[in-house]
Amino acid sequence: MPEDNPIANYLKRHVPVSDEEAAQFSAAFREVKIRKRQFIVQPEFIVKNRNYVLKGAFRAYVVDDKGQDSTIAFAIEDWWITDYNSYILQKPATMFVVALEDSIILEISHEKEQALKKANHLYETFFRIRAERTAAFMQQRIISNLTQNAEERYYQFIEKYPQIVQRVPQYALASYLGMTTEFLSRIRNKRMTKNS
Amino acid sequence: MPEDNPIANYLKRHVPVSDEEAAQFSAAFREVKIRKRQFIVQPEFIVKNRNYVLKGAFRAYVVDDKGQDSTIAFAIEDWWITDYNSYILQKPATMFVVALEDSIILEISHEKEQALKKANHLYETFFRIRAERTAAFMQQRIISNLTQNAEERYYQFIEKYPQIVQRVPQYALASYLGMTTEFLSRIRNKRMTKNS
DNA sequence: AAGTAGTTCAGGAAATTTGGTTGAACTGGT
DNA sequence: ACCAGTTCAACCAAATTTCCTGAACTACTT
Repeated sequence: MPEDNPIANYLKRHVPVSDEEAAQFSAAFREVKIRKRQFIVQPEFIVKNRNYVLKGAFRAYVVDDKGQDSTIAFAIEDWWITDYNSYILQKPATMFVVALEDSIILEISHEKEQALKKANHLYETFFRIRAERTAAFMQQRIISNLTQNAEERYYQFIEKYPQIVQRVPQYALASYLGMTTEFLSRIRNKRMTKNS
Repeated sequence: MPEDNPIANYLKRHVPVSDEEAAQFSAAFREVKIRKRQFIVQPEFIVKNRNYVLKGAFRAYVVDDKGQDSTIAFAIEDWWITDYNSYILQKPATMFVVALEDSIILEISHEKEQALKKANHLYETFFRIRAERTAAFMQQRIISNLTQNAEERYYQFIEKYPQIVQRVPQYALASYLGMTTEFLSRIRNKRMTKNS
């Protein structure tokens, strides 16, 4: 029977755990409400948590020397988000992670995660699977950035993640896809600049 | 002669320091521009700085379990603001501090503050005075909350801080004074609910 | 030299959010 | 039954954000 414990369910979808193991796992998480525009990760601070999005939407981005920001990741319901570089290596973050809507996350601290992994090999397996998926996902993105042009990247994105397109502002999507908002606007409206 | 170094001046107004001491003190501060709606303190993050407002306006507030927010403090030019509980004890903040306008602050880090206090007894005295004033101020506020009704608190506030009333949104003032925005709106418009 | 893919800048329209007001019904204490 | 104050919902104006568009520009190909 599918319980209404999202984290336990998530775990069960990936590793063969008992109900008790799933319950123990989910007990390590804390539910936190995050208001729109609130940051859950900021540069300079060491990231304490890995976050599962229960409700809402987030954007992870970096800001370069001249104020230009690049979106690193989005996350909506049932996705995970944090600055993994900071979280995993426990060093200061370089990214911002901000709520795009009023949201609810389930967060697990780095210490608790370590404890879980030590306690039960299946949890270790789970996090390994997560990491592998994340890596695979990122590799796909790198490839797409190298091989596709702006318009192709956009159409691939709306096909793969239609739910996200509807929920994030266009400037965020543009900066995720590596183009200007103006150019994205033009792609959408199919009317490319031309000298009449 | 009054210099145009606001922090050095501030210090001199409170402890008998030489020009060199004042200069050394002010050198520990860093000027930072903050945009309207930007947070300088967020829950969970350990507060690194004590902030002197050079220009602009800030609001410190907490949000309780059921989304209700209470304003803890305001700060405008020549005031200080931070989450002192987090700053002093170096533990995670529970408050937000947000810019109500585009602003400029002078921030000093916790480490630099420690170094200053160690280096010169007068700096220690200065921070002691600051803390005492803050405590006295808070006590007044507690008393006023216990003994006055909403309307009295409002009129006392506009008398004591007319500059602030003009610059902060009404919902922020209401939540500072411990009443709903609707009720404050009614006090202002003198037209209390009445059954005709 | 001309086309392609994309950027920058600026103005403006459209959509959303914010801040404030008001009426009406309600609560808890006296 | 009254007082001080809250809650809820609707509403409005103003401010802000988001998006769109034109025009001029850059850098690479061909």
